[in-house]
Amino acid sequence: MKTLRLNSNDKAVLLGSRFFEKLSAAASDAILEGAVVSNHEEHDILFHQDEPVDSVFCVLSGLARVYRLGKDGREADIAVFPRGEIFGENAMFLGNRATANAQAIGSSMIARLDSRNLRRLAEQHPDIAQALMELLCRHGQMAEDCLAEDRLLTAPQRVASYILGHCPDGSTTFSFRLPFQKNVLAGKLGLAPEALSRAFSALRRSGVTVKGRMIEIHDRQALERF
Amino acid sequence: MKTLRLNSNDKAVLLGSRFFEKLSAAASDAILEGAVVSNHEEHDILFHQDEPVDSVFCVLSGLARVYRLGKDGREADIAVFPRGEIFGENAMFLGNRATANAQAIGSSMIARLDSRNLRRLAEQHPDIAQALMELLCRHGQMAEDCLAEDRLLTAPQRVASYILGHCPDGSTTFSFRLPFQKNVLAGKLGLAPEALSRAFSALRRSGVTVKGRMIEIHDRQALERF
DNA sequence: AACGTAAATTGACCTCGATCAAACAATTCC
DNA sequence: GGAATTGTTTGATCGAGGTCAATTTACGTT
Repeated sequence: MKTLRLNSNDKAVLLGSRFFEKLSAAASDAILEGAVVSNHEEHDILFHQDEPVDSVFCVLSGLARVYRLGKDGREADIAVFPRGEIFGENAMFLGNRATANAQAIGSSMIARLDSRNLRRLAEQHPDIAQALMELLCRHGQMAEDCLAEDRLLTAPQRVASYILGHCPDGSTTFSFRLPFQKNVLAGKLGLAPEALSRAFSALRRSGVTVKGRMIEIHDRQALERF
Repeated sequence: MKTLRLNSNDKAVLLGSRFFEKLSAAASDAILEGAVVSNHEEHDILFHQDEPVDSVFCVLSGLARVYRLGKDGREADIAVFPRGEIFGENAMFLGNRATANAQAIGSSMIARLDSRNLRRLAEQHPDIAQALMELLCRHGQMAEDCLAEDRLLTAPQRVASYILGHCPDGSTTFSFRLPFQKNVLAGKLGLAPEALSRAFSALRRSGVTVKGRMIEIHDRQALERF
């Protein structure tokens, strides 16, 4: 598969991401030194669990899914990353071995940053180390949030929580478009697609309208109470 | 509640922990500057979700449990930390607000390290930053492991996995003592105590003997297959 | 050792969500 | 535009695990 250097558009996506926002231009440039971009089709594997990985990844367009495989071949999503999100940084601290699989969802552009370079830079520049710590912390939090939701909430409650996460605080009524297919959302929430579908229809009774990928909320409080 | 300075024994536990193992004595001393110790009884709250926290914690003896509360008052364990483990470091990177609750399990001694001090030191000393990154990464991994197990394994399989995690690689037969009560293990595995009990009795058919807190494995492969 | 309390087990029941199958909707591709 | 493919919904069934209640076991205390 072909890899290219970053063009200016790719660079703009990276620099606009959460990870780079507090870093100086010089620091960012140093991190992006030697970065490459590749195009992927649906289901292309980015890395395999337990195999060596010497990059940190960033979604430039499309989506990436990080998941684990069970003995029986079933898959469990750990996280889904949209454009601008960095992932795969864990391997950097664990002997450059991936602890999960990652694949592209839909056709996606993925940047690879050299993890050895990044580590070296983190040693020299406290602000880069700081940015890395914040990244690790956010990702840890994401996993903890998922774990807590899985253990505390029913399927409709998890869906309600997901919707509320996209709804600005003030508004009672609100609508947005799902950033991916429903089967992806189902995986992210730890549900079978059928269960997600049923959860949506349970929420219909609480003022949630679903038409294709469009979600409308008519009564925020009702959702919060759910 | 009374807090004391570290005595030499406390210090030995801290320095023997994973976090400090690669750090120089000077670095460790700097981190422990101003650290205090407190004694806690069963169920003492160490910190509350969403409240300010300006320490990083370390278990000197006993156990600490980190958990989230559901709207209905139900609790979901995020992690259980034994002696020598550091926790509560997430708040350091999230505006000094706890993202979960923590309490002592049984009577425990807990050290508090000043997180502002630790942050400042991490800026100055790359090896301390490195140790922090590894800590964050391990904790993130723990949460991801839990999430994947919850989603991929049944109760007996999770228990089998827990047991195998305590069994050295070579041996077919093996025994060990649970480091805490079964209801704690149940919580850690995301199970009701009854479900843990039934899981143990299901494993009995695969060569696992349970007597009080003692666990005996007679056939490692059978467990792995489960 | 015996008591009292807390923990663990067992049984009965029930709910939630997985799975399978089929109908239906929405795409992509000629 | 229509066929073919893929995604989504719905229905029916089933099993895992939660909950409640009743015992039984283990443990700390005197």
